[in-house]
Amino acid sequence: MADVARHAGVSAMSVSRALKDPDLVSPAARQRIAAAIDELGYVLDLAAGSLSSKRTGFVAAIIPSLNNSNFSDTARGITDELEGTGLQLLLGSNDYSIEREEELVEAMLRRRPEGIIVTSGSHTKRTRRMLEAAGIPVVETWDVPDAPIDQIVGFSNAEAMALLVRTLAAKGYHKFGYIGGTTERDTRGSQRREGFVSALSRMGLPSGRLISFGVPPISMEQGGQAVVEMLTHWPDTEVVICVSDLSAFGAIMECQRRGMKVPGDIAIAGFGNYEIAECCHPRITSVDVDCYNIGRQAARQLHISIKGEESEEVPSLTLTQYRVIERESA
Amino acid sequence: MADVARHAGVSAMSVSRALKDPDLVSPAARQRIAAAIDELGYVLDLAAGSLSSKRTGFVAAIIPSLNNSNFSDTARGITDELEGTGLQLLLGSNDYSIEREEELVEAMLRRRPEGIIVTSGSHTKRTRRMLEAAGIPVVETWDVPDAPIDQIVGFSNAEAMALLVRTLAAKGYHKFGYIGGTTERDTRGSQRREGFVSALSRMGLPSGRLISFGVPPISMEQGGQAVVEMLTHWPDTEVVICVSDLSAFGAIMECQRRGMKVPGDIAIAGFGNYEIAECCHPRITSVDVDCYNIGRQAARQLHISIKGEESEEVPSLTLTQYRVIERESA
DNA sequence: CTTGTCTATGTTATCGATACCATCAATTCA
DNA sequence: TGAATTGATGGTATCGATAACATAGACAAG
Repeated sequence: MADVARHAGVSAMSVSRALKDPDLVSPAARQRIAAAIDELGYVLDLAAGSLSSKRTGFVAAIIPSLNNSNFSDTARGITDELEGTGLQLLLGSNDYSIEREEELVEAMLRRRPEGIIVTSGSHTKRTRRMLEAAGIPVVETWDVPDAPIDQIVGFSNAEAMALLVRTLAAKGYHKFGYIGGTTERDTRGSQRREGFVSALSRMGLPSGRLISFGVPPISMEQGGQAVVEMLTHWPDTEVVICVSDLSAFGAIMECQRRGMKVPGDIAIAGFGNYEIAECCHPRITSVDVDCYNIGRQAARQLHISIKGEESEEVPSLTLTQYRVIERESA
Repeated sequence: MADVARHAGVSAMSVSRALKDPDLVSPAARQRIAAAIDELGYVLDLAAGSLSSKRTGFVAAIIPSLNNSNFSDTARGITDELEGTGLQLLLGSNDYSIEREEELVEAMLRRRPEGIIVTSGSHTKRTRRMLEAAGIPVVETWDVPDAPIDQIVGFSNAEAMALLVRTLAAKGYHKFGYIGGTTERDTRGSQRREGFVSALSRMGLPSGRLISFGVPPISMEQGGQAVVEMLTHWPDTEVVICVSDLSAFGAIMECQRRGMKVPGDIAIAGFGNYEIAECCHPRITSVDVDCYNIGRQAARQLHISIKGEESEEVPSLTLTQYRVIERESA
């Protein structure tokens, strides 16, 4: 920056101003500075800038998996909302592992984000402590934890699943099956399973047939294998609910491969309203959970908290919408 | 850090050493320092560290889209390869826009990455200039550009597509259709289309029927719409190749919805060997392109270049493998 | 003509860690 | 036994920007 300043015949301070608040610099100087920057190929060094200004200009977010359109939609929501705020997104994925999450949180906090968005669910003790001690706003998303760290933007996965069960029961289904495990790896999946079980019992329906298969998140392929297991154990199952549309899709395809009609011989529903649910044949009955807006809202709250204006208060709990989308598969 | 040092009764320098090279500090001091860090909840500030050490400890990567398992597999490959090297990944996605790419590159370079991985294809002039001037290793992936910036890890999308055409021609197909546009947004898609056209002409087959539909990348849904258009214009088409498995899947489902048999009435093939290709019914004939290893190899080369040891030379062009996977759909 | 205000600009101290060099004690070797 | 080596530790300058304050000139108001 000193070089640029010399070239333009001004002080370094003016260069700094020209870059971050051009109005403070006279047009003539501004132009000379721009020319010098261009000639020297100068690129501002944010590390130095943030050391002195105490503002790093980015927020961190951690999602379970990149390769899952639900979560990448949330990431897109965050990015879009941050556009124009002067904040950038540092994105990490933890492959559904809370140990990996701990490493990521530490690595990110070392770079001093101004806020952080994590996917709700269980965290290691150390992760919690680090987040609480960081002194920055924290938003947990995608679920409603019992003991929140700071802010929450999410919905009850259990209730959303219960709504799906009620909707299907109203269509006359009686014998329910469920595909998807219980595990710390995928707390949202576990909550859905709990919601499934308790909804059936509340409604006085025969208790569900539960299949866990493979390590969550369950893939398409595993959805197919699981439905085979389901049909072997309980051939009279009328409707199978899967923890996500991806496994539901795998299950449907496997049934078709075996010559079974969906929903004629067996009905299958999913969760998440992925693109595939709308597009496959038969189209999959699912629960839409507004992933994109979870991201937008989380980022909006974070941004407000960071600006720290008294006038704007941020709710500690924001519930997002979900709804059942009935299609042909169930 | 000064606080920690005081607590532990050592100098700041020893704390710094205890964190980055513990062997240089006596076990007793190390333990006192660890205790002090824990008690104070101290987290190292990398911004300050990298200002003084000139090492930021991260590399940047830009992919076209998060929500595409091909590219997120590449990102996973990068992350895995970087594990244990002391380098972190800063990931960005540009939604297939080269303007957005320019912004991202600038924002990332301001944070001084030690290397950068971009998805090959067209870049804005300014992006090129910035990358060339950055003085760090640059790896372009996923394609083989005519005028590389620095290193390349990729394959010829045109040749890969030509291989698919030849494979299908060998199975007796004659009248080929292609779904997927030409555009700067998705240069890899454009290359595939060129490969398709030139392969047909080289083999003396009737020239292909080309459909562009929507803005690339083409979604599942748009694949379905495009195949309808194809069948309206050229009802005698025998086999349709889609720019990716996602549009191929949409096309297959749409055909089934209309009561057509795939591959009985029409054959359909895709590209990319996404999970869905293996899992849907019928399974989709596709081209596997080893996305994960593109990421690993790119990160490996970057890491070697960054270490800068004389003994290890990095190839400026690394071609990755691809192969046609024949399944039921074509 | 003086005082006050505003704009454009420069000077200095500082952010928090680390590179580099210096020091000192303990150990090894000739 | 003295010199050389090794290991642990500390002091100081420094990385590159920016906050905070200072200054100088232009202009308006009284």
